Amino acid sequence: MMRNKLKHRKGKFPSIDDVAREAHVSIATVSRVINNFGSVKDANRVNVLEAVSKLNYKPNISASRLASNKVNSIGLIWPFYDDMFGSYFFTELMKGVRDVVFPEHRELILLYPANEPLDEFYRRILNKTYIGGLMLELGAQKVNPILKKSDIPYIVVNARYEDPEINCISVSNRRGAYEAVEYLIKLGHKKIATIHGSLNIQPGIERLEGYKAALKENGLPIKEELIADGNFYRKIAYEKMLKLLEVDELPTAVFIASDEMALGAVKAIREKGLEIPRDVSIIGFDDNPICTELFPQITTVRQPISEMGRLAAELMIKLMEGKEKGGIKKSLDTELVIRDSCRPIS
Amino acid sequence: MMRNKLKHRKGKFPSIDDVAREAHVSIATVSRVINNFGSVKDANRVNVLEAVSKLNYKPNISASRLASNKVNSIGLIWPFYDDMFGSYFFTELMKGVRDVVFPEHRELILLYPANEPLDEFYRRILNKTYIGGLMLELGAQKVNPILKKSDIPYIVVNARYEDPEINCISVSNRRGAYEAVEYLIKLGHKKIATIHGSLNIQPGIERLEGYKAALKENGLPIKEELIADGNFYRKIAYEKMLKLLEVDELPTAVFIASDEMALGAVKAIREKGLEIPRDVSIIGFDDNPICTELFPQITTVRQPISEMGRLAAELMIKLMEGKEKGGIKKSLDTELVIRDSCRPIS
DNA sequence: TTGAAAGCGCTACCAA
DNA sequence: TTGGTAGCGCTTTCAA
Repeated sequence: MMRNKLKHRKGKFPSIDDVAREAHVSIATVSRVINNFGSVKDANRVNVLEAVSKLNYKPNISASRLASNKVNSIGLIWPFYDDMFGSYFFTELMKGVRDVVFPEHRELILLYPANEPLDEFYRRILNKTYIGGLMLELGAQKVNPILKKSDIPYIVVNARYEDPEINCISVSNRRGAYEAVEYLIKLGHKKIATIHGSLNIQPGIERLEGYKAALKENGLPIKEELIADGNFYRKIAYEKMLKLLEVDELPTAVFIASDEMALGAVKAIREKGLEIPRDVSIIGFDDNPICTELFPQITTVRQPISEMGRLAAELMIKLMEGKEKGGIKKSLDTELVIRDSCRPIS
Repeated sequence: MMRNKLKHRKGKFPSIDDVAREAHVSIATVSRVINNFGSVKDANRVNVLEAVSKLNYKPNISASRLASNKVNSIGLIWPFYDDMFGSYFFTELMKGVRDVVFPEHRELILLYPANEPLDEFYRRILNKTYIGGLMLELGAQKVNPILKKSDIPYIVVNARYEDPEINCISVSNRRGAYEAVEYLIKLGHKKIATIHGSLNIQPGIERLEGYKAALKENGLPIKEELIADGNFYRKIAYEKMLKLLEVDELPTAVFIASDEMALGAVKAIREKGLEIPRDVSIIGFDDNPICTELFPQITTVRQPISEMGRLAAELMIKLMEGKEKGGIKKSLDTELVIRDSCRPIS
């Protein structure tokens, strides 16, 4: 621990004693009024409130926390994505979180490992006694065992874990993918390829499952040569799309597991001199704003990102308050957004 | 204030007394060791450290803050941009902040007005006694007078204010624009249009100034019909670009005050059946990753975003520590990134 | 170099 | 419905 701290503007703020004196009551009564807890005669309440406003009194949260051993801050482990899409995803997610956390005057404390082993990081933050719960977006990471063992409630966003202990909230990736592919099938497509996402994480796995299930249940064969191994990022999708366009019989449609990959695919398709949707229909996933900026606008599967953030925050608070027990597994519905990148095949 | 708090895992953590007992010293000595302040015999220091690790002791920050009246948390007012570019900008900015704040084990506390007047918001957060300083990204907002009057140090990022009291850090928008336009001039362009950003904020104003200065100092006329009024967003740039392409004598080059607007402009140019850079050279600003994804790749002016975040955080900490006085005005250099969207004119 | 002890501002118990 | 008061866990004098 270091010394680089600032002396606080000492004596500047009135304390609970000042308010009590001003209102001619005890500090206990002031505390009751401030916390809106316990019974106080109306006249006294008014006096206290007046004194509070006259003195511009604000409670000292450190003192309150120390005395009460209560917490209401939410820790947030921020993933710091490198790409625009990830940044956008996280900002959208945070909007949902914001809308439930800030009106309650709860605090969001940003947490991030600082050149330290993850175990140490978790040990450190879990010991911050004023953090009542943790929200995490882990990407492909597992839930750290130290966190799992702790008695702090936490919820993992945008992931699905089988482990019944882990609270998590995600979107219906499997169904979203299923519906997208089914849409292509209904348009008459028979040779439908896919570029799937990273299979290290649930969304990647589930979107591929959805693709396969849609084909299967509609009596279409699952062909390995039509399944390209992606990782959610543009570059690889570009390369894989080029390969998909080298097979003997071209696919007439491609389900691409992220809009970012769709961008790469579009590039590849154009370089091959083909046109969307005339030669190839494509369909993405995420509904990133970029979809509407391309020619043609990309049909995609919308995820309710900020809704997921909102729900996660609500559940987090309920967990902290003990109004909700663990083992939460939520899945939010996706929605197919039809634009101009798919065409019917006769 | 509400009651929705959680009883803390009471008694779970060892306190400074436990450590003192274990190490056979007083709590004062433990405190000295923990804070690495004051003199302690080596033998005792070792004992204390061993006790700390044996008991897995972590100091209670609330108690520490209450006793010391010291703070080391940094409040952060997050703009929550709506678009991908803004999200990306902010994430990049935060990477710089992260790299200096977290290794010091300082905390970043997210702040945001909750359906409340801004004055009330600032009054509320400025009274949080554990927040030692504030970093803000204000967009087009002014610095709130309540914040200005407070004695909490703060720094505004990505903006430049004349007011000598306001600490701020920004990039050399004027010079960046100047260099971009000068580059076009050197390529032989004479009819250079611009789509400028919002003139409500400094970057908008300065990039326009840079454009004009470059023309002027190179003996080129400043023509109003070549100056289009933008707002940094795509849509308006699309519309303005269409108009710019309707004048009698087409501009051969356009300096566009943001890459996001460049996207809109590209769309407009293509719709008119023109090609970049054959018919029109364009140059953007920001160096958003999308620049390299377009055909052709867009020449642009790179801003050192995360560098700005890093510097802002460093200055913030120095301000909090009293190692730096107020009145900070920093400007970071931009850099012209030449790609494929400009061509020489003979 | 050390320890004792007086707070920091608040909560929550208990008695009135 | 109230007030008195004992802590909460730590820092920081002050004296030894």
